[in-house]
Amino acid sequence: MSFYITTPIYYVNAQPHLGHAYTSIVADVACRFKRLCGEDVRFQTGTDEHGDKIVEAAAKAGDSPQAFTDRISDLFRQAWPLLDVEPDTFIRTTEPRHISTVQAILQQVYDQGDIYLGSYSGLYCKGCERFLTEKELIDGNCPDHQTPPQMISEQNYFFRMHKYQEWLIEHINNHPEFITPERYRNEVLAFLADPLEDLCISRPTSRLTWGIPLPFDNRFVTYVWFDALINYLTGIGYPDGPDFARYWQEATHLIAKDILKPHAIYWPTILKAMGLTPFHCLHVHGYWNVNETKMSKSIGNVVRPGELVKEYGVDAVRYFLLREMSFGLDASFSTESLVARQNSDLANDLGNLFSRALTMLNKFANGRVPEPATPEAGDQELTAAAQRMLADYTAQMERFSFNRALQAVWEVIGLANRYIVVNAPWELAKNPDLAPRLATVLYHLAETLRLLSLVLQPIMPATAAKMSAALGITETPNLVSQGRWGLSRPGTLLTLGPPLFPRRDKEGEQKPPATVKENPAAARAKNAAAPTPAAGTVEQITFEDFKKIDLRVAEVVAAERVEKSTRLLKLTVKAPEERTIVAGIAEYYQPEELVGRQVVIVANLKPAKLMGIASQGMVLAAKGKTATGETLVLAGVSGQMPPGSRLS
RNA sequence: GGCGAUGUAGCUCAGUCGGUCAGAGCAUGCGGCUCAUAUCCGCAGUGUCCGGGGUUCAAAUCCCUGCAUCGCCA
Repeated sequence: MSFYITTPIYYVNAQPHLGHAYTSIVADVACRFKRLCGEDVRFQTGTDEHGDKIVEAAAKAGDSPQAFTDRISDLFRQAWPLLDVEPDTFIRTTEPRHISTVQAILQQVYDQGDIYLGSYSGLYCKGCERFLTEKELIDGNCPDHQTPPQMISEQNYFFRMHKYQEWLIEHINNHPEFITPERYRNEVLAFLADPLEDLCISRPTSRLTWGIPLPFDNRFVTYVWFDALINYLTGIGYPDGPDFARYWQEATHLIAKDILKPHAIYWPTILKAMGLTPFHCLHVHGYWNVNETKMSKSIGNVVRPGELVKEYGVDAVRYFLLREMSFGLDASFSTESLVARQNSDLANDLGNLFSRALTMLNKFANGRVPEPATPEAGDQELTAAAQRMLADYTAQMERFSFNRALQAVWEVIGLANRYIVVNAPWELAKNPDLAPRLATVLYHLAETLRLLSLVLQPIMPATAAKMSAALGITETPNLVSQGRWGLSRPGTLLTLGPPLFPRRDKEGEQKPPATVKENPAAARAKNAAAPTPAAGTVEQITFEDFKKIDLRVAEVVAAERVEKSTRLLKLTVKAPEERTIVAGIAEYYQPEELVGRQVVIVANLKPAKLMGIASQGMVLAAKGKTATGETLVLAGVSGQMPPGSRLS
């Protein structure tokens, strides 16, 4: 069997973050799992590099688009080894092999009449160089340029997506595995219940040049999806490379839910138009919320995978991400829960099981796998549980239910820890008559560890390698040939190593002071002596608490009144990225006097909607009574600072 | 506005066909062990299963309705 798994190609207008890392790790885990099962696997990732956003970002960075994309693409390429993610191919949409394939496909679909020249009319803002929707307008003006957009009509090429709608509905209905989890399949079917519009696939070169020229009309370049999606074909040598025939049938696409529509609707219809069989299946996962909030550049809570790995170790991060998210649903990331998982699941349960078992094999069996005698009921229970785990694990891994697969593994870890307590090898060791019994118990532990190292290999390759090395295993891991009870060879030499996972202090928890403990009475007396807070002040917080608040200097670039509100102003500030903040200061400040002014904002405040406007942070101001009455003054810093400077 | 999902212990969540379904892990408390990374094992709790109504001998589960959160669409 062959298996071909892809991540989306990541858009290079931003650096790799946790979301990218999760998708790539899942793909890597699936890939390693299939390899462990002996399958012929291909794993592809890459970068998507065309489009006006890239041109803009490059200009901002003072680079040419090519130099810029080279640089950012490299950041992605270099991010994966840190996570032990090992793709077979890394494709870029600016590569010649991709460009020529896209053009050949465009020509083919055009020749057969499924691409036509049509016109699109809409509200176009010259300043933004893009079409705006009615919803974006404010008082009929472009929100960024305060000028009315023009109704213009633009010619473009369209793909006859509508033609394949009925076929697609049928295909989804007939192939339950085509889109999973089911909720996303239902979402797609719901969307397809209404007629599809044809897909606009071009942009005139007057507006965009950083793209692949249409082979049949050089006044246009192709736009986004007809370029990006095709990477899944070009990476495996479409149309006539041997790998294409070998892998395409088994193509598994992995995406986050934000790009469901292009993958579940555009892509299969494009493939159908090309005369290819659709990919095999599409797995859709949810988002990681960070500290209960959506991860977003503007909030500044973007998690960098590299930093995470440096701090916690690659295997702990991989384990956490797979264990904590129910595939398909959103999940919460926090370093607190990562540390909790590392301590309880990895250090206490797995790591400690491994240490104690190996130490005992070392002490009581001369550091070799012992020869077991006839197993007793308790031994057989452990054996049966391990076998059940193998079956359960395999089934759940196949379904991308990684959290459940790991739960199945951890049940055996728990059982093995109980098995040790019940059988108390240290007691058996005291009585030479019980040597055969001791050998049997230790053999069962060695064998359980061997199977654990096998099933953990896809998720934590480094840890699994440490485990199997300690167990004296030299073969390449293979679930089919080695995933059975009883293959540990008596006499195999074992090597005791350092603990698999360190325990970590809880985040933000102060270590107890090294001083002599105060007696409780003294402590009470001391508390009583502490100055009581004056009326009107608030509870004291620790420095750790304070550090959670991201205070920054922000420069107001635009300000306007919020309609129907006497107190609210909508501010656009630079901090250093632009964000919108709604502030209740309209009674004290005119919008005009704010522009250009520097204020202090809370940059990591959970976003809130005020009068329908999403506010990403809050502006700080002092409010109080003066001789002239209630007044309010904005907080600032006492000199000009670069927008985004942190206050601490 | 339309459609859909979710709501269960302090936290994260499981709960299939209506009938040992009041559950797991974490956190907390108590006890035990000493092979082990202050680890492990045992015991102990705490619940308006979001609110309200209905169907049924029986509802966390099915139906209606309200609320909250989220998603998709417009």
